Amino acid sequence: METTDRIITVRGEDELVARAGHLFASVREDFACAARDPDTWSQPAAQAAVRDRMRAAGPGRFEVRKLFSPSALADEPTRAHLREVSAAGARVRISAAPLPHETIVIDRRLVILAGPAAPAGREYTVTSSPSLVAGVLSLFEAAWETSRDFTSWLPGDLPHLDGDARAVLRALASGATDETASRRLGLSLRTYRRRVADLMTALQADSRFQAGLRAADFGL
Amino acid sequence: METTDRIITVRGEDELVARAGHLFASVREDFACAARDPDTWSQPAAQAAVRDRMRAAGPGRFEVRKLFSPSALADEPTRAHLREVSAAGARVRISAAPLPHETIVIDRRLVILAGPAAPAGREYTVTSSPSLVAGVLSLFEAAWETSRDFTSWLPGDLPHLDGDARAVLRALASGATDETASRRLGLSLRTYRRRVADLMTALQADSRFQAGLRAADFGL
DNA sequence: CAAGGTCTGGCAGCAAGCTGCCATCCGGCC
DNA sequence: GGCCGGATGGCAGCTTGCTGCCAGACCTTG
Repeated sequence: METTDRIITVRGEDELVARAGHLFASVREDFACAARDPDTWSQPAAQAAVRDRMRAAGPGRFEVRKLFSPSALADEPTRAHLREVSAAGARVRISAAPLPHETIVIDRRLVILAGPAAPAGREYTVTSSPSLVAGVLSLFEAAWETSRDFTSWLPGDLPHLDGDARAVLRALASGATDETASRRLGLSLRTYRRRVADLMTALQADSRFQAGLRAADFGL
Repeated sequence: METTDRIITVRGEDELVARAGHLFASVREDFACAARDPDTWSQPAAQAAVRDRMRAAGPGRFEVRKLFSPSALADEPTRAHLREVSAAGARVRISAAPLPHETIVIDRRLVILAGPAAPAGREYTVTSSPSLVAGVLSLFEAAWETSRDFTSWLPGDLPHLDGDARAVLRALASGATDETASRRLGLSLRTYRRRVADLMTALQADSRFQAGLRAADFGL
């Protein structure tokens, strides 16, 4: 047996809305979206449609998931937007890897893919081919599961760590005792421990174990 | 502008080989593959084709990436297969999330998606639509980047952690002191510390900080 | 029942970590 | 010069973590 499915490619948001706008309004229970940052998908009409649906269905019955690149945390307005979306009931996560191409999966049965921005307008591809949708969704789930909630990225402890703190971090990571580490760094035991205490304060950790966890979270 | 691309759906491996077998032989520089485990993709002919191409192109010029679910590490024969593939020059990573649907991307221009096994034979979808390929590849990259090399899963520290050890881990992660934690878990101080010591041995950590790092590496 | 094993908890002692206090040193600044 | 704030290091004392040793509880095996 062999069958052929059709996939539709349109150029520009206007055309997408004209051609597939009704699909957004048809969302029933699941809306999954992966993109570099919220700005790449302005589409106010579609956003409103999804939001309405979310309110109408009530919590738990309608699931909205949004996956972004770390660049979505770059500026405050975008962060505020994420908080807003999150407060509205959507789950927002950040993937460590870039997501150059926008992907939307609706109700596990429809996929919309967006290419990079182009002068003639962005290219959008829409398909409902079951195996394509299943394959894309499978990869989306994999990327989703290995990403973390955007709130866990926000505290922003990492930038405050200077080279000195990094050295202490490395010493701690090596598993050396304070005495060994302090000698290696050319510090007195007292000062080294002061540094460790400072580091733990910065990491908001109550124990060294917890500090290790946090440090790993922030990428060692 | 609106265009329609064709995607081809076939049922069963035989039909896939007949219809798209030549595509495997056409691999030039990049072969990316995501699957639950190596067994789901037997296809000896295709594997051989890729292997030949890998040898012919030489190292660095031809990239093979394979992404599997943790279930690929479940039994020793499969692990041995991973080591073999890895030794042949392919990069093998394990994603924390399940990958129920097989995905293959060839030379960043061709996508093959496989559905779940079915009595009538598995369904395969082949497409070369640029935006579809780009979208799938984008998600693949995201899943790939957030996954780790399979060798880092092999030491097998994770499986040895029973529910008891998990509880200790959580207590440590909470930042509580040993006394608080032991009371919370209904253990004596002595036993709790024994558990912590066992955990650190299992994690091959010399300090609690290091144990925290390792624990985070293995996914808390 | 006895003998052996494993798991547990208490005790003790040591090692490691944590911190307050103070003396010191090294800038900048009036 | 004198003064000051900040960083450093030594000291002391406390808390916490770590482990060896032994005793008891429990289970399995003979």
